[in-house]
Amino acid sequence: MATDHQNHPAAPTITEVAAAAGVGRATVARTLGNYGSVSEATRAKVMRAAEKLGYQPNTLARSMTTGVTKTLGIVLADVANPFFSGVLKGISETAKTAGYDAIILSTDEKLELERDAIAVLLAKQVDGLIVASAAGRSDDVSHLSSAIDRGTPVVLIDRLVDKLETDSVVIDNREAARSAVASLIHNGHRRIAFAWGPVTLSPATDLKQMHSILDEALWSDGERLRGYLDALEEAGIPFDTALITHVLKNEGQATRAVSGMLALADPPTAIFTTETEATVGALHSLRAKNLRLLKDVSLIGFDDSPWAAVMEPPLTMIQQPMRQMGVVASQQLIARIDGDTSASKKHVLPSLLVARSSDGPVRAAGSE
Amino acid sequence: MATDHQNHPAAPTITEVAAAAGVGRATVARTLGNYGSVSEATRAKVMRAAEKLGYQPNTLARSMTTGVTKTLGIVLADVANPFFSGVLKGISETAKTAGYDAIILSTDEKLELERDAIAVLLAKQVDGLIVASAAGRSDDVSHLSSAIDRGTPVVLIDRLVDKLETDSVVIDNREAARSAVASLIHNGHRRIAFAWGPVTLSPATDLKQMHSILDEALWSDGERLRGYLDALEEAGIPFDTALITHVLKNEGQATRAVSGMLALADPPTAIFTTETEATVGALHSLRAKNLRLLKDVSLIGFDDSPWAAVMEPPLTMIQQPMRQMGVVASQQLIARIDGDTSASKKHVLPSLLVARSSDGPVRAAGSE
DNA sequence: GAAACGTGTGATACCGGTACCACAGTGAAT
DNA sequence: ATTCACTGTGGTACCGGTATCACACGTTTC
Repeated sequence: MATDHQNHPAAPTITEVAAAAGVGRATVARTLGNYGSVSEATRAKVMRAAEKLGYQPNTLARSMTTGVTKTLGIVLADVANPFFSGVLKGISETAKTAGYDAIILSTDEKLELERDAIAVLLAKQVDGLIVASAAGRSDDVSHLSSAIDRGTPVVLIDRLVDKLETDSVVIDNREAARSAVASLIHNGHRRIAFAWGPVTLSPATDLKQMHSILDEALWSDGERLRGYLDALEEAGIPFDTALITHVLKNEGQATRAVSGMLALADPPTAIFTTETEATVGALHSLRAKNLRLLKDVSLIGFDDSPWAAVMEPPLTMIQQPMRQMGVVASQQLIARIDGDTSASKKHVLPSLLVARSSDGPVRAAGSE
Repeated sequence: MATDHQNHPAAPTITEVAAAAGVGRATVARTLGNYGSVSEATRAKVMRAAEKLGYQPNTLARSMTTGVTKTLGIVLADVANPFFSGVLKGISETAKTAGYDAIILSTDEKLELERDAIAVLLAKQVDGLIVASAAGRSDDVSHLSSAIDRGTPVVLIDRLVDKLETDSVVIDNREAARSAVASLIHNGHRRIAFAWGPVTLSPATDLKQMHSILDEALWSDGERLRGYLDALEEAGIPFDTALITHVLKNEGQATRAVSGMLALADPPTAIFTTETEATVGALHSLRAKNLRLLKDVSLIGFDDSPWAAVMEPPLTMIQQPMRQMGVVASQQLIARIDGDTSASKKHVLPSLLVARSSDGPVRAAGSE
């Protein structure tokens, strides 16, 4: 055994406890497992022996026979992303109180890693899965559907997967984005930049093409772009592909993309960001161009953070109920594990536009 | 079986594959496990059968016999804290490439939850543990020492535990804090607030008492306070207990504590924060009091974040190599699992004072 | 006093793999 | 022709629990 290079005392098993207590294995199992009938005398003997030997159950062995691991598999795009770590907090808390543990795997937005992660989790015999999938509309999601077929319930979070008939927890991304952009428009903005999440898209030349590209987007980001287009359409503002950052994989690129837009002959007067990284990137561009928030450019973005309130000016942000999403997702999952066979539910939680001071009326151009 | 409410086809086992391929179980195991010798012909037969049945190994069963789970147990104070989620990223990546999975448990800084977490992980037979312990100097750490005794290697991260002779990965918190505070002093500051991490301390009336209280602090925070005291001492600045926030459990309290100090007759001209939450809290206080960074109060804090660079003015921060800490910790742990029995190592990684613009010369008082 | 019942207990099969061992079959060496 | 070595294969014990079953013993019932 690899870990046994030092001659450590092997962990005591139920057999050792039985020997020490002078009873049979089954009796020990009944005592420690609190089932069947055991006389007070032997119960005490067993307890004492277990105590003395420092007996710790081996849950692997237990799971072998019971077929239950009391473990949830969590597959997220990026644990370091504040949104996901917020969700994670909700999941961990709920799981713990229900007696479950969570195994968390990060996919870095790569479908291939997601497949690996699911396979690992299934091999570990998790009782259920919560996944924020990186699968686009046309991707093969057999790794998820086969898990469901095998009887392992799956709850999707943040990202929906069209072809999958299973429970999900999301916010109304489209409407949240639409109303945020609409409020910018209401303030007179007509040139509004859309700073994308951590996804690569091929550039669109027109609105129609944009819509077809949208079908390939990750669910939440795609919906947010739809909401943006909705708001534009409502106000009769023409779609301009130059105001959409298509390629945006990290903060550095977000900065470059937004800088490019600000250098346009007809630059945006407002920026809408779909993600924390994009927000920070946009802020970097503004700083580099010596442009001030509110005075020169308005900004509204997705995913409120504690620091957003202490920016100068404080940032208007769309707040997702991250913790709550985690709670609902794990509750739903555990209900399924416990045998709930009702039709699959789509939980749509409310988001909140936290109005602060980074957005306002558009200023006269060329005031500098 | 709980998950079997629907009559799902049971996952195929090695026995089914053997039957389908018309060979013995052992032969299948050899083929799929890539060991021993198998003829090309039978190998092909087995592979075909496994493929057709959609065979997936059960790692629980495997671990039963091998005694190895290829799983790392990670115990952190708070997954949502950017520092820990950064560390986590390093751990996940390293673990994955080495063929390990990670089970992450969060303790919310509570020693009791830490004990539970370790017990769960040990029951799950993890091959090793990485833990940021919530144990103070006088706390019982038998949950950790018994793990080590049982032959499960433990690597401590961020927080050291005095009594424990095991590997660790930290930065030189004392020196990092000392030099940061020294640079504030160099700029003429003599009234420097110290905004504590998420820990409760009983208030100290004098320096001596402060030192004894320090002995009970969580390791990293305690070292940071030591560094602060070092810098004060070097410069011959008297210690003032009113400038140390003793009770600080969440952002709201950080805000209140700093606000209290700013309302002092002789308020601080600079603030040193040991944690992201404390930094944001201090920023809130400043904003509430209508005080501006740099102009009115200087600030240096622990744990750089992407948004710190886009604040107005950009924040001077101490950057910890979070990802790198995770990488080193998991590499060290895996080395132990692989049988490295050399003396335990303390890895001290370099931190970096990222000088931006939130600190500068002290201004003349009463300039308003 | 025999039958019926109930409680406490231990044997033992089993979960799904791994690993050791025995054995058959082949070809080379003596 | 016999021994020896080697390869491919299957049988099976085992990991540490759980769960079923049979049995022994004492008590109640007829």
